[in-house]
Amino acid sequence: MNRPVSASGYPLDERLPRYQQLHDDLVHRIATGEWLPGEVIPTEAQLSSAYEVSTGTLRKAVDLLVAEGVLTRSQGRGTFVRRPQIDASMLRFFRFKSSSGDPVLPTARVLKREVTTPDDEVRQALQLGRSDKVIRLSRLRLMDALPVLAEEIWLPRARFAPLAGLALHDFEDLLYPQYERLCQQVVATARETLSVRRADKALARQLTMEAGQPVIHVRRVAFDFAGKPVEFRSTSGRADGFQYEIEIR
Amino acid sequence: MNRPVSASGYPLDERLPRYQQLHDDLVHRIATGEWLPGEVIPTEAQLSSAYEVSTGTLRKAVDLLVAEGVLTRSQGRGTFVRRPQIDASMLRFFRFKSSSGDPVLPTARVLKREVTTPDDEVRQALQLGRSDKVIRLSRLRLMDALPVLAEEIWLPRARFAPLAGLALHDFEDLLYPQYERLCQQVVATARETLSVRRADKALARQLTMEAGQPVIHVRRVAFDFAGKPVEFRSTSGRADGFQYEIEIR
DNA sequence: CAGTGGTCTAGACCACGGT
DNA sequence: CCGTGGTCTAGACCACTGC
Repeated sequence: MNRPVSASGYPLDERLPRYQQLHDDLVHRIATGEWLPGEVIPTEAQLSSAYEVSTGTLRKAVDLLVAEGVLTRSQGRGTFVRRPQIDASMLRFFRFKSSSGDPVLPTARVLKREVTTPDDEVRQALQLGRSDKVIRLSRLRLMDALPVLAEEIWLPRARFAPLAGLALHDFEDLLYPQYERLCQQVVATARETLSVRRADKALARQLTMEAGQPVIHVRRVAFDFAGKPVEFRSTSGRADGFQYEIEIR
Repeated sequence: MNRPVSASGYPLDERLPRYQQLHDDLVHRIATGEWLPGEVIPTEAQLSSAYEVSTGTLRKAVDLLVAEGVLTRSQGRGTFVRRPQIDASMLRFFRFKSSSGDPVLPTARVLKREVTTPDDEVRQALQLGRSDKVIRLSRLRLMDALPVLAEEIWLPRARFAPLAGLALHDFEDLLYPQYERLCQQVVATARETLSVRRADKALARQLTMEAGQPVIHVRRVAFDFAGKPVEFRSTSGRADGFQYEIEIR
């Protein structure tokens, strides 16, 4: 048999395995917002009959998406679009402990916002044209009222217009849920590059440290489900708070 | 049906799914050296009939092992025990470029070797008793004859006795293949913790840098297929050569 | 209780590698 | 050419969730 495997009209490569075509079609349906993060998708029985494949083949496609972190399964309840938790990912690099000792999310304060033309690095990372504008945020993240991270954030104005008029004190501790609510922009994945830099005077003042001391710098490009870049972010934190654990094979 | 699923006499938890029992039994057979790294394991047909499960169930167990990096499959050839390449993993953290520009493995030189009693941190990491001795190596890794990494390595003497008598210039650039050849010790996985430190005088001299400047420190505990710790390693490199990229979801 | 995902079967045919 | 893993089917029964 050789039937098309698209429920969304999205063009698929017929030479690919069926489970791969299913995977791609499901990604497309998530990327276009047919199922939003947190929602259940149709049952395995419904999907396999709609796509005219066996349950085993459908399972393989869903297995792939679960492995990629796009879906989660819950026996007896259903399969859900996962809501990524990338915003809090700095916790992976820095051990923030509150005065009580247990790990807590730092609070955030937006210090500055402007609409400008980005430099080459940001423009390329966000795949913008020469004339496209960005919203730039300067943001400080604090633990027990002490500054621990300094962030610069660039957002394409075309996608994030509602943020250009938002009062600075209405920006929340976690921005990504706010992106989703106010701008319908969902961050699905991100690529981060770590390096060690030295604090210049301005950064040292922000982080209440000496200029010239080492800081960990994280350069992040965040992407939506369709793989399009959504946000460029530059974060710096004191190197003495840095600790990262990794398992390798 | 309810048949036992062990081809190795290894005790298995019958309440677990069959594919999980298969997975555990296969891990055990690899851990005991029944199939060595690089070797091909029996075909799917042979294994599924030996274990009295369907090919689908066996495939799921093998899929797990492939995802864990223990096995690799090659269509038309067979399924192989993967030879882990952990020794070269520092390439993930430091961008070593030779004078020609392309990335190259640094060379290595063992500066010192002694048999001693380890401190608490090493003893706990290697799960040794109070009276157990270790072989300690001090090692420098060089790129174009320039030192880039300084390493301290601790090995349980009981497992690595042949290295206690090896001439220092006979230690090779990559130690793990040598562990396997001379001591029958295979490193399968490792856990690494990164942090930023300051170079003390001795380290600064080794790495030809100024004391007090930042270095990236990597603490590694390496494990065999059975999950037993095999090696403790402490590596330091100049922070300005550090760059690490990570994809998050 | 009904409905969900989780596990498992006993095959089939295909694509690739090496002879 | 044969043997390998790769894909796929059309079911079955189980374990868990929530009404």
